[in-house]
Amino acid sequence: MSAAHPVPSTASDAVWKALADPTRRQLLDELRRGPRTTGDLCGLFAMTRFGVMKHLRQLEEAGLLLIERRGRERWNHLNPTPIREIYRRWIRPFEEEGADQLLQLKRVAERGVAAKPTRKKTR
Amino acid sequence: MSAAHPVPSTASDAVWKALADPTRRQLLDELRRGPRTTGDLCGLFAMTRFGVMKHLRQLEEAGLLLIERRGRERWNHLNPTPIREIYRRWIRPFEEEGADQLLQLKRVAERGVAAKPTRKKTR
DNA sequence: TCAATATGTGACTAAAAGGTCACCTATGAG
DNA sequence: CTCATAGGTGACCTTTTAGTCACATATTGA
Repeated sequence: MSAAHPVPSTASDAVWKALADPTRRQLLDELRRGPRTTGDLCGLFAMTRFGVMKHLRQLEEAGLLLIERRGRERWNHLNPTPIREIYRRWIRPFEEEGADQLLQLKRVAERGVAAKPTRKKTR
Repeated sequence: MSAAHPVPSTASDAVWKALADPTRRQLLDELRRGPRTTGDLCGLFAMTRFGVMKHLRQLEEAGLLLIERRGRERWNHLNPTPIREIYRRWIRPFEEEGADQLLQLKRVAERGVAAKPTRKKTR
């Protein structure tokens, strides 16, 4: 696909995908409290070890994990940088521009009518 | 599943899922500049009208869209509130606690060794 | 050495998601 | 009314993703 209007597919796509799953968000929440071994993390979920490991791999590929090997153990460390990146480049802009938009929305919700924008070519 | 450790499945799950797709993020980016009709939005992508409409529906179900009907047109308005909610309840905490964690990570990356945490039961 | 522990890989199944198509409804202009 | 236009729905196909299982490797302690 992606002929005339290719989908960007930036490097942060993997981060968004990683954050989309509740299990992975829970993993990040746990790692926010400190580093954990893979085995520790497996004990937190109702799925098998392999399922958790698959999630960990996706987090790692998204750059959200730094991994430290100690003998036969693997300590997983959270890397918050990609999340900050997403915030700076995507979420914060929504915070900034929201003020007057919210007023418009209030009108839409209350009266079913907003400011009337001029129409473009509809194709 | 979800036997011993049920996955939360909060109301914001739909928002995360909605944000996971690059096409939907692009739609939100466009709507951030102002309200658009469904037809307008369809012209921005290389997919058919139906594909775009499916994405719009998912955005709506996640609460990210407010819809205003004007005759036979539908004006889609961005509702930034759910994104702010996600920021406040999930992303901002990562910003706050990150400082010392980042120091630890530097050690991990540079020397391959971090502070040695005490081990728990591995199961 | 030997066995228990901790982790890793590849193939496989089932469900969900992205996308298209055929078809339908409603509105506005003449 | 009539017809072109904007929007909407459901079935359908294809790809991706979540999760499991069988099997394999590496490390530690006795």
